[in-house]
Amino acid sequence: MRTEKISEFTTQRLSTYLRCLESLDESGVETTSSIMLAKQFDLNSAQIRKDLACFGQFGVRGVGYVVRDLKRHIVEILGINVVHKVGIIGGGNLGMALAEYAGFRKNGFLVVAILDSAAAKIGLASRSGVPILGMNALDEVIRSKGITMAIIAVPAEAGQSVCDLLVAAGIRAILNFAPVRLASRPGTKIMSIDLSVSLESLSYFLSGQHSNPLQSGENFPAASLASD
Amino acid sequence: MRTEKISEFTTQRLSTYLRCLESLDESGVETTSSIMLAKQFDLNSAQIRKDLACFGQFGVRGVGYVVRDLKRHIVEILGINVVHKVGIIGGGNLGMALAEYAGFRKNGFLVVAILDSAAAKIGLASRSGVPILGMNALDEVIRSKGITMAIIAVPAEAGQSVCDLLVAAGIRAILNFAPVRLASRPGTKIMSIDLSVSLESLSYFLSGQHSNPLQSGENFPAASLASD
DNA sequence: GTCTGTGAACTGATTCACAGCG
DNA sequence: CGCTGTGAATCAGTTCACAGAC
Repeated sequence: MRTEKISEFTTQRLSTYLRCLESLDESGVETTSSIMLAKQFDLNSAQIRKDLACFGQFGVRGVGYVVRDLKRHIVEILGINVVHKVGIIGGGNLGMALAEYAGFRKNGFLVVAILDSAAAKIGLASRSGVPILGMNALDEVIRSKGITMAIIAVPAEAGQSVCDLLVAAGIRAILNFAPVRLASRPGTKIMSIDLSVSLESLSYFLSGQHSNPLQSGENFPAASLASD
Repeated sequence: MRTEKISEFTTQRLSTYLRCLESLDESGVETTSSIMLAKQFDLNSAQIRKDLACFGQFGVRGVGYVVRDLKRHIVEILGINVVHKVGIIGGGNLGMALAEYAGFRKNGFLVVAILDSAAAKIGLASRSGVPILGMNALDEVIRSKGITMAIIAVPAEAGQSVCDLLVAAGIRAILNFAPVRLASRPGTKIMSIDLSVSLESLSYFLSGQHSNPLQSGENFPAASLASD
């Protein structure tokens, strides 16, 4: 087991392995192997063994991994054995859609509040009943609701100031959809997903200027990065 | 100018440089430098020069880059000097929110249709008037509307089959929000954004198991990856 | 035999450092 | 001078290949 720094590539892959293990478990499969998992994601099997080796020795030589055990280990590594309370900042189209995103609930993330600065929205709620609260109550809401993670879904101009408020309120994990590069304090982790950047990058590959005219397959992880 | 294969890291950075150049241009700034841009994103200035050098020599030694010229060059490199027609597959919360996302329109991406398999939704439209059409009309809609890029916003189970349909209909650039690993034909580019993977990865850094207890700053690009 | 765990080799991305031009 | 463009050096992430456990 290595205590070295773990890369974001590794944590993202762990999350995808977990999803696969869950589906195997549901199908009643009891053991699997790095080779079998690798085939699913077309990844090298050594990659998977290395990723897991960062956290311990979970396998049995000559056999592979016990699905249920490995699943439990990854859940613990990722810290999703506890429910995380999530606050969404910005009650626009994107923020409201994310509040309703079913995938979160399934995976132990619970959206408990939407915060918005528009007086007209305050007091309303999302379809499933997540309340829209005022930005001025930010500190109080984070404390009283036990929010530990935030999703920023505000326009670019507001991104940095919202981020600063969140950090000041003690939030240490932020998923940012605002199309700005956010600067943050040490001790806070920010991941950014920039929809325009993604589309523009796709556009490049469409424009066919790149030497290799044929692109395909799918590589790996998902979503951005932020650390230090 | 190198014709070598360009990495997705580079294309995503180009997109962020572009955004910065646009704001510089609006502020009336006429020239900039790799050092100045690097400061904005805390990146190494050589990184920026290397990224640009892949496509030509756009700078002036001793001076830097002419904002307006560089902007124009990057727009052309990314192929966003033409408007891309985008189809969104899946008229759920996320699909509808993306159809309204203002950031796309600003950057030359035009959402022209939402496709859904639920009969009840067909014939409706998004708030801004993007029509919801039936999945069975997929081929026809893609052809008649001139759609070249698709965004998949369907549940995991439907992801792969939707992807196959899109590829068969001639779509070569896909932004995938379905939480599955999509396999695709050569010649098609898929980028995946997996919200649960992002949150779970954040959760890991929150759980504080990693050796370096203090994380901060923000690294770089945005969103996932898929190629070959 | 099979499959894990892991050092060694490799590949690719980032950073350094400097020659060369305005 | 200052800043670009770029080879050379470094660093990080991936793959290879094999010893060791079952």
